[in-house]
Order: sequence, then C-alpha cells, then structure tokens
Amino acid sequence: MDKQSKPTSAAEAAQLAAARDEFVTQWGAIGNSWGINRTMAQIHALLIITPRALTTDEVMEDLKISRGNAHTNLRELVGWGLVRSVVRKGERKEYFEAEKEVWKMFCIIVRERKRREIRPAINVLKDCIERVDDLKSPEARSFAAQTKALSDFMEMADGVLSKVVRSEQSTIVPWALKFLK
Amino acid sequence: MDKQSKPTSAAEAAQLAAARDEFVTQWGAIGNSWGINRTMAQIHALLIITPRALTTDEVMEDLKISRGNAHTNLRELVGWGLVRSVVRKGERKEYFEAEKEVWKMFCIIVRERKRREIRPAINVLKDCIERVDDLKSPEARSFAAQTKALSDFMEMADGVLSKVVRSEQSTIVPWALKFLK
DNA sequence: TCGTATTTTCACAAAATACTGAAAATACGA
DNA sequence: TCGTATTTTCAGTATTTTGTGAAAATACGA
Repeated sequence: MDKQSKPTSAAEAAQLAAARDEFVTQWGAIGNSWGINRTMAQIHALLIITPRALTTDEVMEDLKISRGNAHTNLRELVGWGLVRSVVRKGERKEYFEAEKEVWKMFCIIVRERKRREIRPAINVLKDCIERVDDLKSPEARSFAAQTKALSDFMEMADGVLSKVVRSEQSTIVPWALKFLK
Repeated sequence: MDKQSKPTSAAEAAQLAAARDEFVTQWGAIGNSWGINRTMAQIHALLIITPRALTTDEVMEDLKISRGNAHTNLRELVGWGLVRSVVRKGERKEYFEAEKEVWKMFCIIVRERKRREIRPAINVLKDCIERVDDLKSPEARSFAAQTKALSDFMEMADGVLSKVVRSEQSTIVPWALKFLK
C-alpha cells in the first residue's frame, strides 16, 4: 500500500471509528440518565450516525450484543417512531434506519413522553383531586389545593409542548426565544 | 364519641388518607419513569402534601422504609434543593419540608437537570466533533455534521430553558404561549 | 411440499440498582 | 466527662432491570 496515495486510510479511519464509538457509548449513558434503556440509546446513536440502513446482525456485531437484545430494542425504537424498518426489494432481511433530522427526533420524543408519561400523570392527579372533592376538613382542602396546583401546571406544560411540537419544524422556538428576556 | 359532632371523623379521614397514599404511590411511579429513584419521588410527594415539616422517623414510618433509605433519599432531595432541612430551636431532631410552590419546583428541577445532564451531553458531543475535525473523508464529514446538528440543538434547548427558568416566576411562559400558533 | 434464511419469543442468567439493619460517628445536655 | 438522642455510613441482601442463548415461528425460494 502506498501511504502517500492513501493518507486518509488506516490511522484516520481508526480515529473516526474511535469518535463514533465514543459517541455511541456516551449517547447510551445520556439516554440512561433520562430513563431510557442504555442499549436502546446506543442502537439509536449507532443508527443516527450511520448513513445507510443496518440489519439486526450488523447492529449486533457493531455493539457486541445478542440477537434477542438487538431485536427487542430495535422493536422498541420502531415503537417510539425513532427508527423505521425498511425492506429492500428482492431481499428478505429487514433493515433499520433512524430519523436523522434533529427537530423531528425531538418532536417524536416529546410527543411520546407526553402521551406515555405526562398525560397519565395528569390523570392520576385529577383522580386524587376528585377523591377528596367532597371532604371539607382543612387537611383535605390543603391536599386538594396542592394537587390542583400540580395538575394545572402539568396541563399548562402539556399545552406548551403540544404547541411547540405541532408545527414539526424548528422555526417557532428560536423565534419565540427573542421574546424571552 | 358523638357521631353527630364529628361527622368528618373516621370515614372521611380514611378517604383522605387513601387519596394521599395514592398520590404518593403514583408520584413515585411517575418519577421513576423520568429516571428518578422511586423512593426519592415518594418522599418528595409525601413532603409536598404535608403542611408541616417531618422528621426522618416520620418519613420512615409513613412510607414503611428503613432509616438508611429514608436518610439517603432525604439527603438527595436536599442536594437537589427540592427539600429544606429545618431545625427547631431547643430541639435536636432535624425536620424536612419541601418547596411547595410548583413553579419554583419546576425551576429547580430544570436547573439541576440542565447542569447534571444537558451540559455534560453537550460537552461529549463537542468533544466528538473536535476529534474528527481534521478528517476529510466523507464519512468523517457526515459524522461531524450529524453530531454538530445534535450539539447545536441541545445548546439551543439549553438556552431556551435558561431563559424560561431565569425569572423564577411563571408569568413568562403563559405570556409567550400566546405567540405560539 | 420441503429446506433454508430470517425473525420472534421467552425462560433463565447476569448486572445494576435500591434497600436494610446495624454499627459508628456525632451532637448535646447534665 | 459521661450518657443518651440523633445522624450517618456501609457491607451485605433483595429487588428490579437488562441481556442472553436457544428454540419456535414465520417467510420465502425451489
């Protein structure tokens, strides 16, 4: 091999590979701290930085994880809508590719967390409020007031997020940003 | 006991206690899904709906948890700034009370998560970008572009949250809300 | 239809995390 | 100073979560 003609080759490829690995690892740690399965976050990271779609086997090999693990977490990512499964004509294998546009990713995550976590929380709060609605004791009124405050806040937050996410494009937030202080 | 003069007594107290328990339990579950220790969230819930400050022993008894567990999680809550420890003159026991104002709670949580999770994530991304800054291959450029997009987005989000949280009062968001769609 | 490639499921194992109980340290009054 | 109340620490245990490997199911070509 002529080192002059391929200055990009070995060392640089290794450098890139190391950076990619670091990204995948760290993205896994970040996801983990936000309550997302570490492996799921790593697969997501891998698919984000891979231009082409990957098969389950490629994911397994790259992250050194088992088939079952890769499969479960790929399904979960598809369930969130962060990853699409694509089929190539004439091929039986299933390929996976991530949504790469950052704003869309954000919208998907916000929508899902709203649906899976914020809405249920609001329902629980409302239920608690109802359960003491007929009680007149000061303790009961105080409890109702506090849970009501939380419920109202979360409804408000839910509403803000709905609006932010509605347009599916990032222009609104930076624009609204100007008005904030 | 005269049932007429205390119509609020037994049954209603039980009803309130049940609602409080439900709230504590569910708040624990919610916190858990957001990556927060279940017990810590439950203690927080308990303190939020308790008008007076509680001792470690009272928390232990109410939630049926060990001293070590109660202690660790109370310290953690104090570390977040969500709970204050108060000392009553002439008493040796330490009492704990939660910040009850919802918007302040929100600000504290956002500030802490920004500091503990968003900033480190941004640093990792920036580090990844730097590591491939000198590489010219299309693969490297593509990787750099994708991580840059993520990094920029997170910086933007960090900035928005900073501004939202800066004032320590809730008037700004509802106001900005009008401009969103 | 059969044989093979691929996907899916699931019981169990491993790892990570949370909790306990009890001892050690500390604070304070007498 | 000693004795007691209170807080803190931490090694060990329990629980929960995550991952594995292998078998079962499915899809497809011949």
